[in-house]
Amino acid sequence: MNLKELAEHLHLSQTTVSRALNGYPEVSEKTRARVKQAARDMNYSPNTRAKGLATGRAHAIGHILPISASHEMVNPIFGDFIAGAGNAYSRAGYEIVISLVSDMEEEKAYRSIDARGIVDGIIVHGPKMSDPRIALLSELGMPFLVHGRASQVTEPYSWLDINNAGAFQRATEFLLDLGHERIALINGLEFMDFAYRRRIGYESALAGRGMTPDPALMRAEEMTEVYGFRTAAEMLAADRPPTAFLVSSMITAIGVRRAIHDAGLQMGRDISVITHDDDLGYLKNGHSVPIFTATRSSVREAGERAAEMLLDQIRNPGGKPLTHLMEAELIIGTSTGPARKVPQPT
Amino acid sequence: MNLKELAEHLHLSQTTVSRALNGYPEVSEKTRARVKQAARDMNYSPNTRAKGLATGRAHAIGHILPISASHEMVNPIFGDFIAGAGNAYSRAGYEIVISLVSDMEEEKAYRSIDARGIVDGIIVHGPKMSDPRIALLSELGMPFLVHGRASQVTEPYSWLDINNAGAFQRATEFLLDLGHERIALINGLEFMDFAYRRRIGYESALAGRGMTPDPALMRAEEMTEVYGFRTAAEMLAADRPPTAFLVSSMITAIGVRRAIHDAGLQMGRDISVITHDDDLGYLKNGHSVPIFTATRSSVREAGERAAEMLLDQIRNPGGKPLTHLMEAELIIGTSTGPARKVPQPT
DNA sequence: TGACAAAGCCAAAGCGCTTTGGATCACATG
DNA sequence: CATGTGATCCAAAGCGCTTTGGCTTTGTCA
Repeated sequence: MNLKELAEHLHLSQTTVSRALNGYPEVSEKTRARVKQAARDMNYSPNTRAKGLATGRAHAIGHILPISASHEMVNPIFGDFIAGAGNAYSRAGYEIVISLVSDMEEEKAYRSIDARGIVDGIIVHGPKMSDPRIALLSELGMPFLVHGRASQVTEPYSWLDINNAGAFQRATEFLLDLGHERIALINGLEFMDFAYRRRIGYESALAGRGMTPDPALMRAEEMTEVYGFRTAAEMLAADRPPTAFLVSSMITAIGVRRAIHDAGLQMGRDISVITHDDDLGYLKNGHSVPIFTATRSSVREAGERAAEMLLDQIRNPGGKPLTHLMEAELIIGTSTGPARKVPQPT
Repeated sequence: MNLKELAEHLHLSQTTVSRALNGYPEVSEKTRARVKQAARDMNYSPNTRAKGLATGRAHAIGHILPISASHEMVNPIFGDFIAGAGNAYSRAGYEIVISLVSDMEEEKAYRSIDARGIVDGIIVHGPKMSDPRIALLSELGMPFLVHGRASQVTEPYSWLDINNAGAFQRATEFLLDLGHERIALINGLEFMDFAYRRRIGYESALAGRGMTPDPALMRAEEMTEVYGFRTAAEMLAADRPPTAFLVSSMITAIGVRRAIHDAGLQMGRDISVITHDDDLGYLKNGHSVPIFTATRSSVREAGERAAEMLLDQIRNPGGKPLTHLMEAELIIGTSTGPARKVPQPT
């Protein structure tokens, strides 16, 4: 069933049927009603490709997932982000197109996506501190929005981020207030912008108390469970073990918890842990009482907001870049407590 | 840069340029080389919508994620599945289109996707035991492949599944061989086909030893961490606690482990745990030695295979439905051991 | 030399939609 | 009565590609 057939069936021209369905005023309300009813009855949906060709818009948004040859891991928060974004898109009648792009051929891939015209805009995931995609997309004139930021990029661009530095600074200060003096930072890879900012937050909290960070207590790797376990186990077995861990993801924190248990210690009493919590659907931080004290921010909500901002930009081209900073809340769980006295070498 | 411009620049017709680029034989190899070089130099990529309109193919595959109003959770394995599938698609030049569809309006959504012609085929995720989508897609004549199966659907259709019943039967037998007599099943929602099959496997292992399943030891819910914790905690506190847990997902198993620790017990010594392990990138089951004894099957590999099978079907329409059953391996970790003697009421 | 096939190229139609630039009609106005 | 004015509707062009059905040119062979 296509437009032509529908028009013939109604004894109307394609023009009129098209206008009736798309809400143009040059059509009497009577015919419009008749056309709409017929379209419903005959299960007519306009062919997206043809519509796109004619209008020049794809009615789709691209989400490009960077895949490294080294670690072919899809970010576990991606599912929740897309679920949030999907809400906004379906309200607006947009589809989601996903591309997995190896970081070796990023430029080629982005140029091709632009040339082929398969999407009207792009959400940039996983920005690095210095991310060339931002300049590239600006040059191409493709609307885009970055989930996160790129600290070293100075030109203006649209982004939605959480206050990573602020959240980790606050979390660190919270631990300091509890008397902790050796606080380990178990971070994500620090060429990733969010991880870099978290370290800055951690360091400036320490600096605020006149303390200098101890490199032995800082790690930055891919945020898996095993990484949390191994790192925490090592640190706990070291000469001057930390009394608290600040961790960049729930999954890694679960590994940290495992190491704490294996060492015969109790989390919250012997050792404190704070983690960042993306509020993932399948990995809630407890039900009534949170397991972990955490800096929490819903990535699902971020997805919905980001999508809306990008759609906004597509609707009013030529507007100023939009930016939005979400605050993370510090929620108190059972994984933190006062520092236990640890013998200090003099 | 479009075909017309490229053709003018080369002083050739659009026809010739198109044929040269698409490998048709009516073009001399000399011109073909010249055309290809120019296309590369000028960064030309054919407009996907126009190409699709002309050929009738979208060069895209749809992945439809069912979203319940009640639990708006995106399956955590989705990311890995799509990463695997993405490999196969990008080799074949296909895009991924994702739709989130509320289960209230499934039929409408699928019909519309078909009518609008945005994809050439569909992967059906999360099949229920009796899933109406299979009949619907067959009726529409849209190529599709189910990730999983639907036990109550009798017409033939294409699927790729793992041997859920076999895996859970084997895991149960392994526990029985270790002397466990009260084995709890912490399953996913059992209207989901995979969960139903896992229960069947569990029950038939018990039946094989002349045992009948105890309803007090069987749960079926959404597979979150908290669910595992709460359920295991309850069961351990009950009159006749289980000596082993058989769990449907790593994340839930992590909750079970937490409950075991909280009860002052040691996993593998006091209580055994076997989980299913989808081998997710961000949630590996240990590094050298697995944490959990597990039925393991890579969902990433499943994604790649599923995509290839669907592409096969699209290439040879009218073929027989393709099916593929992957076996899960039983890998031995540190979470299982001989049953401890538990006082049995007489 | 003429006939014929193969090789190489092209003009134009068509995919299904939107949109421009009228055409037609009824009605009111001076 | 001639003219203007909305209100409706339509024919046809155009979006960028593929593909059908030719048209030239060249080479081969009797």
